[in-house]
Amino acid sequence: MSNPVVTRFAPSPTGYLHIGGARTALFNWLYARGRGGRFLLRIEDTDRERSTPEATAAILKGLTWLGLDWDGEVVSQFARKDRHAEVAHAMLARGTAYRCFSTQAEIEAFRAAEKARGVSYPVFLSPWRDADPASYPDAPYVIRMKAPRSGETVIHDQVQGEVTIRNETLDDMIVLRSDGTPTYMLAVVVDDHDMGVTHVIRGDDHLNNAARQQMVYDAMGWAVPVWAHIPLIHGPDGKKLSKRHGATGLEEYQAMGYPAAGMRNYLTRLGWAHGDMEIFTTAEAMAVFDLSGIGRAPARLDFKKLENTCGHHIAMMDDAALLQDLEGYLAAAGRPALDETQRDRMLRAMPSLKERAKTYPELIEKGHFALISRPVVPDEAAARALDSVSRSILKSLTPQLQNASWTKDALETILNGIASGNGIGFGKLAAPLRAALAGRSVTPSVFDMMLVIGRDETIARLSEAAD
RNA sequence: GGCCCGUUCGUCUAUCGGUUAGGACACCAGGUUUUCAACCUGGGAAGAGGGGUUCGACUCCCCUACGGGCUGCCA
Repeated sequence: MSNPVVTRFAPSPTGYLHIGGARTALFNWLYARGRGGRFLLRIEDTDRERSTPEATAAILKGLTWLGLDWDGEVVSQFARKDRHAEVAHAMLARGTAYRCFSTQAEIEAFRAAEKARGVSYPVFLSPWRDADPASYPDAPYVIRMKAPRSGETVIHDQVQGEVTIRNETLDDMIVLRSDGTPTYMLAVVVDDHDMGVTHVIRGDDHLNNAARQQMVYDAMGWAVPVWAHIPLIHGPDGKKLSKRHGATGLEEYQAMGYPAAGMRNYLTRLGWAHGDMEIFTTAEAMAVFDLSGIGRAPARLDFKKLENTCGHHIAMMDDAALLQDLEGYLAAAGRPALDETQRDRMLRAMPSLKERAKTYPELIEKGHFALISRPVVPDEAAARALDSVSRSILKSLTPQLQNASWTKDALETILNGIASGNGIGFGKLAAPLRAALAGRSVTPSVFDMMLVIGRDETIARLSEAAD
């Protein structure tokens, strides 16, 4: 009964998937999925000069990593060019468009002359708008929309409110080029209409375009979709996001070790809010995501908060799922894969590891003890902890560990006993233990490490360090 | 230049005419501790400026400043 929501993400394949584009896709996906609607994907590849199949592949890969799945086949805008031309001619037939024989040189000359005269916004009015077809020359022509010359076009935008554009400031835009290919303004409307898109959620760099596109809907007698123009994302300095801010491509974030779940959470909160809700699952986001919660000002990227958000998600994730996601990171970052022993130890170490890592590189670093194999090579700080006194204490430890029951409580009792027996605090004993077990001075709890690698490996590492 | 949009702690934001302007990240201090984190407690921190409207403005209107977008036979 109620018309189902259909949203779409329509990137142009001229490069990687931009972080801002990723958020636009996320908003569209959240909105549709949260309402049982459909989320479609269309590649706007009509610019043959700049579009590449590699970029398309990168975009699909990025969306897949972020966990944004789309319904149906990916639509190629270029493949639909005949339909676009068909609509342009339909507009001609309806009298809402006309053939224009003005050349680009003539138009440029007009604009230059107007500017020279002090007209700051030269609107080119084609002399062919109301020309008699009998006067048409045998020459290339474009098809222009016959836009209303007076009055206003009002965009009812779910984010920006009512935006009014005076029609006199808009020219008769070209819908079909002289080579018969469609312009973006035409293609986007035809495709959105044909695909049944009900809600157009996109960057506010398209806000002005919406007025002209609305004219195309009107010219064809089609229903105008719900508009929602969201602000762009800026770099930490408030300037437009660019390469000098570092990571702008989504795949870079994956390679930096941010979990997709954390990225989704962070990106959802960037420019959208629902009261004090900060950390949430995707299901929770879907349940409450709406257009009215989107802010109107551009948001800045904050890596600290991204990290913090990711840290919460790493801690929230199920151990097995976390390990799998971690391995995905390893592959994406071009780091060596885990072998059986490493995987087994990491899985067992996960409960204590995941509480303390914000990113996967951090998780790997904290899990260093679980990934190495003997002989353990101590780093500089760890080597200092292994002085002769410490080594002799470690040596005295092994017999007791041989018969201990391998639980945290039992180990704690034994180690505390050793420490007090040697007249030192537990901290003093922990340092050489860390060095022996992990080769590091900074590690997880010594008990957790011992439990993870097991009795035999523990004793072996301690013995090797003691010699 | 013109048109359009925006402006609450350093950052992301809540507030939808009446609040000690709330939360989160970050920062600072203290606590806990087995190192690092994590965690707990506390702290400093905001309505761009100026006019209106109103009994009362962060909230509504206007101007200015600043930021962004658009201004293509690009998307």
